[in-house]
Amino acid sequence: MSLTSSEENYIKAIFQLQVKDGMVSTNEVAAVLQTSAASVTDMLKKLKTKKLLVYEKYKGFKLNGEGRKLALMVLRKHRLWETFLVKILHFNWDEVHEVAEQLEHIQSQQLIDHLDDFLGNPAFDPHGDPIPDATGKMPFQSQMNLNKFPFQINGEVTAVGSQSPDILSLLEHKKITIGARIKVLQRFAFDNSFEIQINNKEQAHISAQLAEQIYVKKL
Amino acid sequence: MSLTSSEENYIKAIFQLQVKDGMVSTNEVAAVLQTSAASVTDMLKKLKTKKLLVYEKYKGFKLNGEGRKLALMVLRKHRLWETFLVKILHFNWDEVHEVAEQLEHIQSQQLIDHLDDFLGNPAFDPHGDPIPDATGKMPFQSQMNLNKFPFQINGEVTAVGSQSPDILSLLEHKKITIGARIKVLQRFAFDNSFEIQINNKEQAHISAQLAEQIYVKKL
DNA sequence: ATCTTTTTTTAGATTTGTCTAAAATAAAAT
DNA sequence: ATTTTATTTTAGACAAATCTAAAAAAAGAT
Ligand SMILES: [Mn+2]
Ligand SMILES: [Mn+2]
Ligand SMILES: [Mn+2]
Ligand SMILES: [Mn+2]
Repeated sequence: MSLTSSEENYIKAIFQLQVKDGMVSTNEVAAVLQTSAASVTDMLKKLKTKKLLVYEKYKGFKLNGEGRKLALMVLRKHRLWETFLVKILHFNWDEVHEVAEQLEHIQSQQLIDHLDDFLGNPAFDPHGDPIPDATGKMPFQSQMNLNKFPFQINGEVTAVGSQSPDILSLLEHKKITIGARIKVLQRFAFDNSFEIQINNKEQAHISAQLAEQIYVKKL
Repeated sequence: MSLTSSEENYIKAIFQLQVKDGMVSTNEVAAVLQTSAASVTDMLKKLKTKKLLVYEKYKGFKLNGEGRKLALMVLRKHRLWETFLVKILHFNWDEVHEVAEQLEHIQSQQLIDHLDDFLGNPAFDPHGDPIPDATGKMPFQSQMNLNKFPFQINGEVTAVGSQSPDILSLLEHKKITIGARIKVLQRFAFDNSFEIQINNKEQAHISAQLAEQIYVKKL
């Protein structure tokens, strides 16, 4: 079963939406891929024909086992390439997403196997997201959203929910990186913003919107 | 000026044909790209509109300055990726062509610059072909075809004319590699075949057809 | 010089992926 | 329960890249 670049982009988007929401809607996918709802419907028919998802019109849809397996392979490629770009070619973590979006579509099992070995079979990408292994298994990470992280407990930043340059440059400005130490000092009910301490030094004020994108684990 | 993958494949093929033959014909390009003559004509119109080549119908064609510059950049990407695959990911030299054929189309100036630096700005790819630098300049190599190489002179294999797996596996069988020492012992007028010595040890008999694909420089 | 063959171009069709506008359905509001 | 709004699907069009078959032009042969 080989997929076009376009098909790969769709199943990856659907996979990431269904992890959060269960069932996925046409408009959600259109928003993520920045395309029209009509184009999404076209692709849904095609992917249904290829037996990669469960779909009845007007009822929503989700990937089946085969679809999930293929989506995990695209995610694997994407995250391995991101790791390569940052670790080996010294890109900044906010510069890699667009290029990985292209590289993930290169068709060569040998390439991705060798790349994985060369990188030392990394478990997480530069944004802290888990990299599926060759069988599609994801390493477990006991991370939780910063919004739900308890007060006055030492945590470590493990992942960032979005890779938009806007968010990443804000995080860089606040010196919040993957691996940074973090402690929630105070929460403001008015706007659900937080005061946090970073690396036992700087303090920063985090909007609810931003906190939603930051994942943390207890130390 | 950005090109589609297809356009890049065409200008690269045309460039390599015009280096040998001067003017290029529709059928030559069709043969190299394994497509129909009609498809080549379609693309010629498109590339003419984009002002990348000189073309009048039925009269043949060749790239202009801008076309050559872009072709060199595709060649640069292709050969840098091949170098990466062999040197870093430990592919064999006869396994890289197809993957590089895909990787050469990744659009990112930063990527190719960083890759070049990471590889140490290599001058030649695993097949001995020169890699254009960032300005499009090719390193000079005083190589000549094995057919024209003088007798009893020590030479070194510098390049192979084709990357077809058929040729490369034959070369591997005869232990002819890039960098191998070579000496022409005898030539047979009947079929223009050669007896040669490799690395001052093994002898091998080389058909005219094969010799045409082997490039050598004097030591 | 005319005929034949080869090469090249045109004409028209197909596939993939996309779009806009309109129609159908579902969800929300009154 | 209607009406209104939002979502989703369909219909029809378009651009890119390809193909086959036919026509046109050039090259080669007699
Ligand atoms: Mn992509
Ligand atoms: Mn990532
Ligand atoms: Mn290519
Ligand atoms: Mn090469």
